[in-house]
This record gives sequence, structure tokens and C-alpha cells, in this order.
Amino acid sequence: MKMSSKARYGLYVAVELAKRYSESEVVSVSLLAQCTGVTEKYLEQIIAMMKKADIVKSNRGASGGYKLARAPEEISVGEILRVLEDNLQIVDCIHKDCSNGCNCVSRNLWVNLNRNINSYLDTISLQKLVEDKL
Amino acid sequence: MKMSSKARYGLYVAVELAKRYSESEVVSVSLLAQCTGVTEKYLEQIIAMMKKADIVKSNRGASGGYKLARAPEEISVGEILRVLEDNLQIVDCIHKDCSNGCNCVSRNLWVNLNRNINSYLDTISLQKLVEDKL
DNA sequence: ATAAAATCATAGTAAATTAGTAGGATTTGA
DNA sequence: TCAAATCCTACTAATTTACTATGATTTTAT
Repeated sequence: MKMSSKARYGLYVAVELAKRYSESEVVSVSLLAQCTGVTEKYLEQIIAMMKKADIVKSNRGASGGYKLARAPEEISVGEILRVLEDNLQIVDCIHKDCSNGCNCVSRNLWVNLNRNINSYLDTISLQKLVEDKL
Repeated sequence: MKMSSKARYGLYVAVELAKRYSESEVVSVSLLAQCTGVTEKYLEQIIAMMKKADIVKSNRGASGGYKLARAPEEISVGEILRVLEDNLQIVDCIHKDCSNGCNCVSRNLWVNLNRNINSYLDTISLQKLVEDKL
């Protein structure tokens, strides 16, 4: 039940981008690596996933970098973590058939727990997080 | 963010014991293994943890076995999962010092998420689960 | 007494996942 | 045209999880 470091690092990146959010400016991976203490190469991979999911945008080439795809109020923590953490699914059987004949009362528990987690994380925007208004 | 199979199996065991709960009767590991589809040897290890945590009791020797240490109404799913899943802690920094200087707004998020998960799971008793009254 | 059925204890291993490295291609601004 | 940046993808190391294996101990029934 641990959050992967990939997901944590991705959130750290998003927080840094939220702090520096402006329509025009972008932030380089090397700066993000400095802030978060994670290697550039690893961050590149993580940020690539976030880009594909339309959470960040990039400018390529010299003086390029990343910025949030939308304002920090418009991006929830849930959205970010679902991208980096296999949809935040606590157990596999939630969206698959489960062959466990005699124990499927448990399945409903996992479904509810998952709903619970997601709906909490969806209420927290990057803006709220940065302002420490949880 | 996956629940370990250890924790799932432990919950399955608890469910089976709850279905068969009575003051006097005990259930053997071999029967539990049959019901859950998990090997006896692996279940023994899991059940040992639950015993240590006072969730189940045992009778040793021939015609021995396990039963719940308390009535199914008195045992919550949260209690069981915390025993088998490292206290259900989503990230390590929740109860440790975290050296991540510039990102600790995230820590509050993890703390709240953890509280959220635990308090949900604590409202579900084995009795409720077995009766499928979630 | 003894055999059988059960729990108890612990060491070891295999499989899977996670985390991170590495190398280079491509793009773009000055 | 050079340097700074993103982009792409293959590989490897480390860790964790899941499970196997062996055997000791306890208790009941015959």
C-alpha cells in the first residue's frame, strides 16, 4: 500500500511548477531536479507521462522547459496520481473479473475504498496544496 | 498503491472465520486454505500475525484450529489490514522525519489521505462485510 | 503409549515490481 | 552552428513480495 516514488516525485514536480506558474514562463528539468533531489533522467520519464496526460506542456530546444497545462486551481492531485500510479487501483479485481468464488464481499470493500481515496484526492487542487490549505 | 496479497488473504481468512463464528468451534488451516485457494503454509504465516495482534485465537493439537478473538461486530477491517500491511502507511515520511526541504506541503496530503483511509476502514466491521452491508 | 492431526517457528528462494541508468536523437534560440 | 534543452527507448540494479520448505511442538483419540 505504498505510493510509488514515481508518483511522489511527479507530485513534487507539479508543486514546483504550480509555485512558478505563469502563462509564459517554463521551467527546465535541471531546475526541477535540483528542487526535488531526483535525477534529471528519471524526472524526464516521469514528466513524459504527465505530458501525455495533458497535465504539463513543454517548449523544446534551448531555453525550453515545462509548465502546467492548466492553472493550478484546475488540476487536482487525484488527476496527477492516477496518471503515475496505475489509476490508483488498490486491487486488480476492481475492474477485472475475479475468480475468487467465496470471498467477493471483499470486492465491494475495495471498490468503496478506491472511490473514497479518489474522491478525496480530487478535492485537492494544486493551488490548495501549494497554499497549504488542506 | 496495491494492497498486498498477504493483506487480502488475511481478510479472506477473517471473513471465513466470521461466517463460522461461534464461541466454541475452531476452523483448521486446511479448511481455510481450501476456501481461500491459498496454500496452508502461507496462510499459517499470515494467521500467525493476526494471532499476535489478538485478532484470532487458536487451539493447538489434534482437532485444533483458529477462531476470531472477538465477535465479528467488534473487529474492523482497518484493524486487520493495519496488522498485515505495515500500518497502512502510504508513504514512509508520515511518521518519520522527512529530509525533503522544499516539498513538505505534500506531507500534509499524505497524512490526511492516510487518516481518510483508516477512518473509512475502521467503520467497516467484519459483521458488516459478511452481511454485505457496506 | 502411540499415532495422527494440528499449530508454531524460521530460514531460504523465486518471481515480480520498482527505481534508476545510460546513450543518443531531435529541436530550437542566440 | 553551437549549446541547451526536450524526447525516446532499452537496459540493469535493487527491493519487495510471495511463496516454499523443513521440522519442532502440542494435543486428542484410540
